Amino acid sequence: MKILLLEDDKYLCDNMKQQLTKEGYIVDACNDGEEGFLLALDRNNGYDLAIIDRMLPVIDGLAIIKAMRNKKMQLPIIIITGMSELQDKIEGLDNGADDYLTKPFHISELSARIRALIRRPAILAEQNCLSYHDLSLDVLKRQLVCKSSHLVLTPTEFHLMSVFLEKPEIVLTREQLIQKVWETDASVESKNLDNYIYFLRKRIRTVESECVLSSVYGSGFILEVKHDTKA
Amino acid sequence: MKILLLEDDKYLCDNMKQQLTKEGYIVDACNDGEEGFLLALDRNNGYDLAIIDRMLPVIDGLAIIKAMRNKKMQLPIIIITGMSELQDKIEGLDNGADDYLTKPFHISELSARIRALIRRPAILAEQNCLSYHDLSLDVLKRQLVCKSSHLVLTPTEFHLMSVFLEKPEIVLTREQLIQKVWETDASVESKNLDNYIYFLRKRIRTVESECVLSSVYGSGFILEVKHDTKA
DNA sequence: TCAATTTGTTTGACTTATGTAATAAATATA
DNA sequence: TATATTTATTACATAAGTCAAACAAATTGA
Repeated sequence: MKILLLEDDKYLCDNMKQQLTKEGYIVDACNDGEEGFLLALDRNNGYDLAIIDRMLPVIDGLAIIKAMRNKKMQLPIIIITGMSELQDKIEGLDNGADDYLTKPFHISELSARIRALIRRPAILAEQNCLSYHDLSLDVLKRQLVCKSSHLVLTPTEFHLMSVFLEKPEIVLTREQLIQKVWETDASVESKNLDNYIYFLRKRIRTVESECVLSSVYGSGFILEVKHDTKA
Repeated sequence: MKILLLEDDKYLCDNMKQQLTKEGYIVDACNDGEEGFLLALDRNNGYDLAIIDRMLPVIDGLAIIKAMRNKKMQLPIIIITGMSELQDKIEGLDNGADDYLTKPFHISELSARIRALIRRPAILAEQNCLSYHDLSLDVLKRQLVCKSSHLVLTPTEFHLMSVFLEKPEIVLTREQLIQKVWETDASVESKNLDNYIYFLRKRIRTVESECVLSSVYGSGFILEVKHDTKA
């Protein structure tokens, strides 16, 4: 995990860098706004998170954040600052920062907030997967994953599976499913859906998941955890 | 946007609900841990964010958060609490909360933090897209989008495009690209890569993007914004 | 400038995915 | 239990995607 640290107070900066390094992060620290600006905007640096002081020499911290968001850089950003004015917090958060810490703060609170922020994109973006119970769908590789099994789905299978994984434990009607997967215009026979339901069930069986695509007679289909159906 | 609010102080709870409703959110409020637990874990409610008091009657707020994360519910969660003990903050954040606010807090700070949290999954998960400059890739529909144009890619085109969009403005070697798209084992001819580069360029032209897949002679390819190449 | 190398484009054989139909099984209701 | 309706399974023709070959164009360095 690589962190960019922009803080003009050299003593505090060194202190933070030392602590974060001790926790296993790779830290690029910088005391100057202009240099920090260049570091922040160069994608080759590949930062996973940025900690930026609101007040920096030459270039304002907030301006750096705005520029990063403008270039659609999506990494989490924490602002730290001496100012605790409410308006500053709101301005910072509304301009693209994900968290706001007021000095003085305890380094272990900063650590916990870093972990919280890094965890989130790790689930949502980096792995880029939809998951429910023991099933997950790697959207970039189009793979259905369960434990150690993995299986490449065809495009239509994938799309249908993703619809179920976005709304697990909820009954989806034939209309909703056809709408989502085949779009409005396509005049797809409803029978074709049964076909793909059948294919997906085979896939789910193959990866030995505990999930099932149950049919709800007269209503539609639902993705749920297998449960005993003893009479 | 639908928010779940679990807060046992009825006065504060009503106050918050009123404010958030005024800001356009749909708010389900609840003063009881047991009822809140059921609300939080029912996916049918479709909450986009949860605000949970650390101390709730019957069931602890932290226990609810743990249960939600255990069921792989990925919505952002803010803990609010009267306790400002450092250890409590760290415990809350490390158990799945995304933010931590200590009472008393100003409602407009809560609002700003809500906006910051809702913005993030909106970029990363809900839309489920990779983007750079004017290009974006809808990973569920396998569509390349630019302004109002959109275009369905074939699986291999899609996979290759996603590799470029994950590392824009960075030169990727032929080896890296083949590795990523065709996996290690596949003995794909390097020429086939040129093939797909060619296809993607046509696609990018079709959606009239300002981006190009430039070749870097002897090195590889790079996704970047078109720039004049006047001599 | 020339030759060697790398990259761009077109084409066609081959493989895979899709949608429909036909038939079997299961479910709900009278 | 009988019957209509819904869902499951199998099979197959058509459509689409993939890969590699062959050749054209561009780039680099001698």
